[in-house]
Amino acid sequence: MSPRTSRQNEEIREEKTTLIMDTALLHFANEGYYATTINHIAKHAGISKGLMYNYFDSKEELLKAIIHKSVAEVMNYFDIDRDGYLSEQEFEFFVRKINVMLKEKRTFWRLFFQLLMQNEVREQFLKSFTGTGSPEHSGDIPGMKMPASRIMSIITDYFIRKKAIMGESYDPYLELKMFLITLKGYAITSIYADDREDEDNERTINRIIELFK
Amino acid sequence: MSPRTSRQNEEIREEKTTLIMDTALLHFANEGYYATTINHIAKHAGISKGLMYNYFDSKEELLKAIIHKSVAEVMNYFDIDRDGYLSEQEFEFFVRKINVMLKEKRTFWRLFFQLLMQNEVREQFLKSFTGTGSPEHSGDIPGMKMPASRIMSIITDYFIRKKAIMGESYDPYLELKMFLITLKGYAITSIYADDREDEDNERTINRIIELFK
Amino acid sequence: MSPRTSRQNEEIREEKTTLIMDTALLHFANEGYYATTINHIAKHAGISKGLMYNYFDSKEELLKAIIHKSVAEVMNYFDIDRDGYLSEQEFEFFVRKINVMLKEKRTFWRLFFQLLMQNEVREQFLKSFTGTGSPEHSGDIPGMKMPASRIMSIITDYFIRKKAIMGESYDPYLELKMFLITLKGYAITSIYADDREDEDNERTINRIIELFK
Amino acid sequence: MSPRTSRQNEEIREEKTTLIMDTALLHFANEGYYATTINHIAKHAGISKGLMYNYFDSKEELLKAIIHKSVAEVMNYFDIDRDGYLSEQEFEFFVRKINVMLKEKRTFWRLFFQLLMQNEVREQFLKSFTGTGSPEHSGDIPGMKMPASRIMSIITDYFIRKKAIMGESYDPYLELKMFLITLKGYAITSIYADDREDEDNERTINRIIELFK
DNA sequence: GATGAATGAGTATTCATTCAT
DNA sequence: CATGAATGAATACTCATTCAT
Repeated sequence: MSPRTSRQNEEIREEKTTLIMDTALLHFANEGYYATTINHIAKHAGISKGLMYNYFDSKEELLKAIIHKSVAEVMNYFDIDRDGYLSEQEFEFFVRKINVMLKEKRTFWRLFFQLLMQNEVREQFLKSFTGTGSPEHSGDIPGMKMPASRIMSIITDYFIRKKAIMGESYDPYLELKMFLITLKGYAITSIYADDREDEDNERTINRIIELFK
Repeated sequence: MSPRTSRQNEEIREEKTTLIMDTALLHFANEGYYATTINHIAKHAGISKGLMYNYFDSKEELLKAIIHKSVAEVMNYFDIDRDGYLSEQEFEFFVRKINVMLKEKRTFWRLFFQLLMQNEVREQFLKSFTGTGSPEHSGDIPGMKMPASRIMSIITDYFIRKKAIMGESYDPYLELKMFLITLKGYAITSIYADDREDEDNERTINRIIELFK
Repeated sequence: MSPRTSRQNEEIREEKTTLIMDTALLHFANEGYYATTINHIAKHAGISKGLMYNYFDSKEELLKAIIHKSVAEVMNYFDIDRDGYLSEQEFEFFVRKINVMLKEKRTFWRLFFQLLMQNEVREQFLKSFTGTGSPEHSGDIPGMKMPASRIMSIITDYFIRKKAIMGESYDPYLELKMFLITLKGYAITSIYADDREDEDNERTINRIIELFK
Repeated sequence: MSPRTSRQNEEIREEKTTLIMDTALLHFANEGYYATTINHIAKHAGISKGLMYNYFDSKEELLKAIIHKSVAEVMNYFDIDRDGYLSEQEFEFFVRKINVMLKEKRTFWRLFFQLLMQNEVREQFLKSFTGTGSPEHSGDIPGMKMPASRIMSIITDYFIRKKAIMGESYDPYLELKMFLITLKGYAITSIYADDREDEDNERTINRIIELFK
């Protein structure tokens, strides 16, 4: 009889927001952002079109919210130790983490690469990921443990330190680039692969670690 | 003012077809297939909307034609010797060819990866590339010197042969996979990179050859 | 915590009804009826959307209620003596009353003229004001001291009587029309003017009285 | 067989533009801007919705175009002699011109007053009329013989000059204000009046001239 | 072959209104 | 009495496609 408590409403909002974002992410990722209509999302989420607009101002805002949230989640996979020093063991751990993250956030990564392939969104997107944008739209995402730029810096240090061990002929920046290229290649391969190739991926990851550790 | 001969008409058709496809490719690649309107293409090509429909049945057919043609062109980069045997020297040559091809067909590759990131087009696309589709839409593209599947088979042979040299511990299929991953990673890195990074790319290519030759 | 008495409920209803109507009037008048959303009103009134529908059946009913109430209030400014005879002094008083009323009910008058400018509402509106409509939507507004038609009739008489003084050349109906035109013009000028022009308005009113008394 | 000449296309565009603007003006004026849907306009103009968007970027742009054009047309009624001096005879002529203009552009004036009654559009509108806006959106409308501000200035001069004749007690600014008020009142009265009241209007205009000449 | 005016199905978005709590 | 989540009909707008010239 009495109206819902604001606590209850908060829960409903939370739940619906998640539902809408998850449904949208799934379809954006698989059918493409443009090819996915609001109608489609609403139908699959089991809600009305109007409700979506109660939670998100526009289709684009919905996309941004999804990216924002996913980026934050993805970043939280990397909780490398705070001293900024990456040991060999931690490096291996880091690469394995990426593999786990690619599998678990596979849908998001499909969307990510899809958007990355369109100039329009490309730049703005990279900013929000690496945190080099304007203060307003900074990459400082609430709840994100570590910005991408910080991670990059730690990895770079790792390769530079390796030079001491590997000798003069070792080019840390080239190796870093090779490492990143390999990771990208692995990423777009694995996020579109069948699940049964899992075992295969395991061996690939081992080889990557072997090559760059 | 005699009417055009059919010869002249043929030339006009050829010329206009190319103009439209080139313009469309440019904008599809940079702004995205969905974001590019027929109007936009026509305006930039300096022709009327109607004319486009004289040459292509629909926007999708235009896309298909572009892909078809580009795939054929890309394939013609690889004129590996006909005996199907790939020597070490030829392997190196092959990798360098890929680099050249990525640079020269950069626009197409942007479009290629863009489409690849959308499930909708993904499968159909891969078929036309590898030639495992239906007879109608087969990968047999007129004028294509060598289908992708043939190339893949030759490369696979190359890695298998290497096992004899490298010993038991060498896993040719894993190495093949690593090679493909690295190429993909290199591809999406280089097609979006600034032109001035060219020198950098050269060294990366050298390192790739070093790793997999 | 005993339940509210019906007396208390009545007070709440009264209070909320007024709050909603006042808020709505303000925004209808300033931003326009169509441009003002129920959400907007509710937010500014500090209540929920649902509550509005507890008191008014629809947005249109809310508008009607506002008009009804405002018309009644406006009419009560005119408590010209009951004998229906308007002396010169009373005429002057009447015009000054109008000026006061325009200032005090400025918001309503903005809404009034806004609606008047749209045919859709025009006719129905005029009826409710002058009381020439159907019995249901008659101009008989409860609590209204004097219908507009009665006022008009008294004013008309005033001008007709002036003919005796002014001579044959005096056309009472023309003068009446001029008087009404001037009032209208003054009204739409003053309700949109800055407050600081008050003094200016005073002199204008004096001149109007001078012209038509 | 051959495509339309650009001359022919120009004619078609001109014709359709006019058709759309006229139809829209009619419905905007009578049913109100918000209450008039694009669908409604298209249906009454006998064209498709899409075509409207070929000529106007949006509903609002259509409105602006209508206002722009109408303001220019209205201003061209006033071609007071170029020396900026208004004789008594010219003053009379000017007032009669206004009457003609109100009758002939009645539909526009209904729209004009409708928009004027909404704060939102009010200010921007006044600017475009009086030419006191920013340089970009100035009131300088191509083809307009005389800006409103110029007319106002000439009228003001007229009243100031009258002081010499009428003596010290004559307040030119008050009289100017009274004149403007009367015109406004006459305008909103006549543009909503039945056509048969024409004769009546004639006498009203005569009286206005008599009062202010 | 070439043009661009015209169409209409489809899409994002708004907002009054309902209703479970 | 009071709330605000939820609905869906209506609306502005887009864009591939057609077709008369």
